[in-house]
Amino acid sequence: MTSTKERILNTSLALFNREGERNVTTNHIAEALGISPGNLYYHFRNKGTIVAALFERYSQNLLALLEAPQGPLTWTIKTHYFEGLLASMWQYRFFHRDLTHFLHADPALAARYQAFVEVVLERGLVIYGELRSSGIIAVDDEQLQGLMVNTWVLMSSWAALVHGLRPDAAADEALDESLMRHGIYQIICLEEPFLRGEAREHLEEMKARYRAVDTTSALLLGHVPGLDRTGSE
Amino acid sequence: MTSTKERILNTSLALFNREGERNVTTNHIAEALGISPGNLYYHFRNKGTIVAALFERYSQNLLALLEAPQGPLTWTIKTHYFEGLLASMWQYRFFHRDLTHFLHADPALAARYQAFVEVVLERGLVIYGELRSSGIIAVDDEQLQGLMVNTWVLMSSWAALVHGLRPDAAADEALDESLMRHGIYQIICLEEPFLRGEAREHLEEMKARYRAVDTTSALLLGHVPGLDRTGSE
DNA sequence: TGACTCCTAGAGTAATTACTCTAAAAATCA
DNA sequence: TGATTTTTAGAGTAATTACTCTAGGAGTCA
Repeated sequence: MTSTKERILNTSLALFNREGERNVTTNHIAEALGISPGNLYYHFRNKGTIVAALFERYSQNLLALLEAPQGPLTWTIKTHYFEGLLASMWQYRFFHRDLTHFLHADPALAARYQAFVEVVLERGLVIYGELRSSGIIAVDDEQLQGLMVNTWVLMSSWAALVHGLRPDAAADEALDESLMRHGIYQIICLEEPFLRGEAREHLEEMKARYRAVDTTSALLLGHVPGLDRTGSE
Repeated sequence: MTSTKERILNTSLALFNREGERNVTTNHIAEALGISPGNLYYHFRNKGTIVAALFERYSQNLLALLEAPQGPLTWTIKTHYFEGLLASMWQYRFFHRDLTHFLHADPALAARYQAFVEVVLERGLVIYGELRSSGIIAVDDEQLQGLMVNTWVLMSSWAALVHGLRPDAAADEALDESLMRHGIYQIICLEEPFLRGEAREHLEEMKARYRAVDTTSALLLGHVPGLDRTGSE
């Protein structure tokens, strides 16, 4: 039996992801839960604290994943690992979508977020470093940093990007899944030129695994059948 | 003498970029211009049409740049070219920042945006294709597409990303400039492994050109001096 | 001068929305 | 059981904000 506080967070998250935080009012959240606004405000001082609490869950979630001991690291394992990361980020996708507004509205949150990103990048560098030590990727330090930053850009923007191009996706779970896989595929594209040894062998297999298989997810390149541009000028 | 309509667009753009569209009210725009709200609504039916008009300017701007005939394409020229693109996008950075909300609120705009991205990607593929024909980059078709998508992700997300990590940047023109150069640098990192011939020769020179030179723009990796994390829990 | 159109002012409104307040149910504890 | 604390309801409010409406200036053309 989850507490009211938890239930508020869960519904808020669902609504935020689906509608965008801006379009979800506190009254709306309360209504969706079947509780009163007053009750909601008993548990959360204001809307911002809900967002902040969700960020806390998100960042803890992600950092925990990043801290997890890896054992010997292969590229295949690493890619599955990234899949988990992206899935976590996808769960809280509203956050990166409206990020700028949240940070603008709450300086304390901005500071937390900054620190969070720093840790993520540090930890990411360690992981890529291990891949390099294992001879799986061949990069110099500079390339490693460039790769890391680009990976983070991709991961943190992917959900928003997808949502911008396929607003309908929010409604369709299967589509979500497929679009997330495309995200992984793009990360593989990022790394591909640096891959060596074991990774090179598995490259095609992995690409095939994450490539947009069904026509529905040809989102960015390729013209999606059955989704003609609606509306016009 | 610019018309009132133009002036409204210009001030709106400036305010949107600085404060975020969500934090800029129509009254606020009118006040900044020294005109009455009524006057503003004489020229624009509602706030959304201002955003839509700005998108029109933005997309025309970018598409014009993309259509411009190139002549023989070298990697150096192409990079300067991308610098121009990114500068244009930077000018209208509020748009990609609050993109999801705009598209959610205005389906017609969403359709326009979708078509816009398609053209951008097509044209981008042509450019990369020319680079390949000239022997400047060595990629197969699949890699080309992957590269293109990643370039677009980077370009369209960079402003928002930077803004999230350095909210103060909006106030500082010199910093803006420096952060934008970092964006180009990241694109170079994206392309680096594929570069051949002329491009390889100029690689270090170009990297040095766009690398974060001053300490202030070590934004993502590297700990910014003089910008200690403010606030905490 | 007068008529007509374009532009502007600014007070005002309707609706939204984050948030408050009081009081009562429910749970906990003596 | 009664006392105390936690949780809930729900009506209500203050503030914001996108937008309207009327009336009047300013330019243009006869």
